[in-house]
Amino acid sequence: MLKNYFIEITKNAINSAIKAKELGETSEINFELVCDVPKNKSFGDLAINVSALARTAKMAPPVIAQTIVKHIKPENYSVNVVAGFINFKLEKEFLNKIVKEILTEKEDYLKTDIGKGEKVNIEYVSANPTGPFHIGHGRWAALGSALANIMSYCGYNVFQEFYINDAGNQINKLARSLEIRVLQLKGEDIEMEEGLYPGEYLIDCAKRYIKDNKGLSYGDFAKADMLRLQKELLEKFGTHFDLFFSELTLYENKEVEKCMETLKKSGKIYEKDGATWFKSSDYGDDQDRVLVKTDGKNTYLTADIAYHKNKLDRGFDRLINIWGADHHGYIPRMKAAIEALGYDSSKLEVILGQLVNLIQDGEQQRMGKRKKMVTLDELVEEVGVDATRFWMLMRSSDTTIDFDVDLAKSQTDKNPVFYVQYAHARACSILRKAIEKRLDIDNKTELPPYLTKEETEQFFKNPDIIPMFENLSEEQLDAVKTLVLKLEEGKALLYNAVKYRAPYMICKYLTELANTFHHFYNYTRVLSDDKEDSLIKLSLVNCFRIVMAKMLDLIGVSQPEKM
RNA sequence: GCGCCUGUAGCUCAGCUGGAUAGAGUGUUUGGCUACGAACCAAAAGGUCGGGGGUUCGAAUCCCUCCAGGCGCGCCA
Repeated sequence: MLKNYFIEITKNAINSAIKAKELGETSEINFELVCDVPKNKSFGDLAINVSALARTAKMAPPVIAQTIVKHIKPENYSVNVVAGFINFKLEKEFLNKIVKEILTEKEDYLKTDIGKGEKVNIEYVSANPTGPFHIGHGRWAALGSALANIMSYCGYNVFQEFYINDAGNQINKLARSLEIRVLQLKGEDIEMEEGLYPGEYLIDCAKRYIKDNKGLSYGDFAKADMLRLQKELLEKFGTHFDLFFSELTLYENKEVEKCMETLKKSGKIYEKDGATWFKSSDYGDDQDRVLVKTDGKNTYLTADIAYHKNKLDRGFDRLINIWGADHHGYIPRMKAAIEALGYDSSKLEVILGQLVNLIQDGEQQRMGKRKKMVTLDELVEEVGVDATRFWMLMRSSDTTIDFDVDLAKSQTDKNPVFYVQYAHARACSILRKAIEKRLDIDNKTELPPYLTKEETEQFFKNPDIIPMFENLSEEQLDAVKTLVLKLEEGKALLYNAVKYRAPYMICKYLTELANTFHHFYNYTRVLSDDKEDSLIKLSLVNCFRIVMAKMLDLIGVSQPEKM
C-alpha cells in the first residue's frame, strides 16, 4: 500500500537521523507514523506528521521535519516540508504503476490477507420463527452478510450461520395463535387471546394450513411456514447462510444435557430455591444466572450455551455474533459459560448493533413484531434491496438509526446509493461507447467508432500497455491523480473495514470514490479520435469500474451497467 | 442506582490509537449541458465539536465531573 511505502521511507530517514545524532535525545521511534492525504492539496499528495518527535528531540516540529527530509532520496516523487509535516508529491510514473496493478489484478486488487485462513463463524439475524422480520433484522442481515463478504475476501475462512429459536414457550403461543386463526376462518366465534401473536400474517398462514396442513401440528406447521417466509426474504435480500441451526436439535441430540454435565464438572453449578444456577459472577458477570427453572424447564441461556459449545467443538477459531444492543447485558454470562466449559472466551466476539427506530407518520415507534408496523419485506418492496442495504450499512453500528419510512419510500434520486451506482453505470456507458457506432444525424452518414472491438479487447487482455498521462491541463492532471489515489486508497480502507468490523466505512468510501470519478469525468474527455489517448483514459475508467464494482459487490449492492 | 451506546453545520452523519484552516451528504444561494449519461460538476453561505474542569507545545479526540437522549439490569426469548 502506498501509505505504508512512504511510512517505511520516513521511518528509515528518521532512523538515519537518529544514528547521526541529529534528533537530540531521540533514541527510537516511539509512536505510530500516520500517512494521510493533506488537507491542502497544494502541499502534496500524501503527508506524514513527525511533530510527535518534538518531546524527545526538544526541537520545533518544522526543524525536525527538515532534518529528516535530508535523509530521504526521492525517486518518482518530490518532498517538501510544511510545519511538522513531510509532504510527498507523486510523479506520473506512480500513477502508471497503480493503474497497471489494478488492470492486472482486476477484482483481486483490493485483497489483503488479514485473515490468514482463520476459521470464523458469523452468526446473525437468528430470529424466532414466529413472524415476519422487522426492520431491525434488516440491519443485522445487511451488516452480517457484508462483514462475511469482506472477511472472506480478506483471507478469513467464513461460515455464516442462523440460529433458529424454535424451542421456547413462544412456539406454544404461536401454535395457539394459529389455531385461533384457523377456527376463526372456519366460522367459529373466537377472539385472539391476550399475549399471543395478533399479526395478520397468521391469517394467511391459517389459510395455507386449512388448504393442506401436511399432517403437521399447529406449532410445527406455523414454524415451518414462518421459517420458509424468512428464508425467502433473506435470499431476496442477498443474504446467504451456510447453515440454519435449529435450537430444537440441541435437545433432540441431548447436547443440552451433555453440556450441563460438563458445566457441573466446573463446580460452578448449584441449586437454590428449587432452581439450578450457574455461578457466572465468578467470571465477572454482575449476578448468577438460572439454567433450570423451578418448573424443570431450561432457560434460553442453557440451550444457547450448548449452541456455543457446539460451534466451538466444530473447530472455529473465532465466533462472531451480531446482536441488538438490547442484548448487551447477555455478553458477560455467555463469556462466563464459555470459560466454565474450558474454552477461551476471547474467541467470542460480539458486535452490538444499535437499534433501528421507525418513524411513521412523523411518530417514532419502537421496533418489535407484535405491533402492526412496516415489516422488512414491505420496506424492501418499497425502496428496493440495494437502497435498504446501503441505508442500513452506511452508518456505524454504534449509532441508532432513525429510519423514516415515508422519507425512505419517497426517496429515489436523492438516495446516496443511486449516486454511487450512477457513477458505475456512467463508467460502463463510456466503455460501451468506445466501440459503439455513432450516427451523424445531419449528414445521415455513419461515423467510425472510437475503437474497434478488437482493439478494445486486445487492450484489456494486455495490461502491459503502460498508461502515460501526458498532455493534460493542470486541472485534468489533478483530477486524474485524485482518482488514482482514491482507487489506491481502497486497499487500506478495506483493510480497516475488516479490522474494525465496520462496513459503513465502505459506504463512505464509495461516495467519495464516485465523487472523484464524476469530477474526473467533468474535466477530462475520455473518448476522442486519438486512439492512444483514448486507450489511456479508458484504462483509468476501467480501473474505476473494477474497484467500484468490487466494493459494491462486497456490501451486497448490485452494480448496474445501465440505470 | 449500576452497565453499554449516543450528543459535531438547519437536518442525517464522518472524524475519536491527540496534530495543518473540524469534513461529507442533504437543505439554502449562485454558476455550468451543440461531443463520452446534468440521477452530474463547480462555488458560496452555514460550527461555543452538549456544559465545565484537567493532562501538554497542541484536545472534537485522553482523564474527571455534570447535563440530555436511547438501550439493558427476568426462573422472557
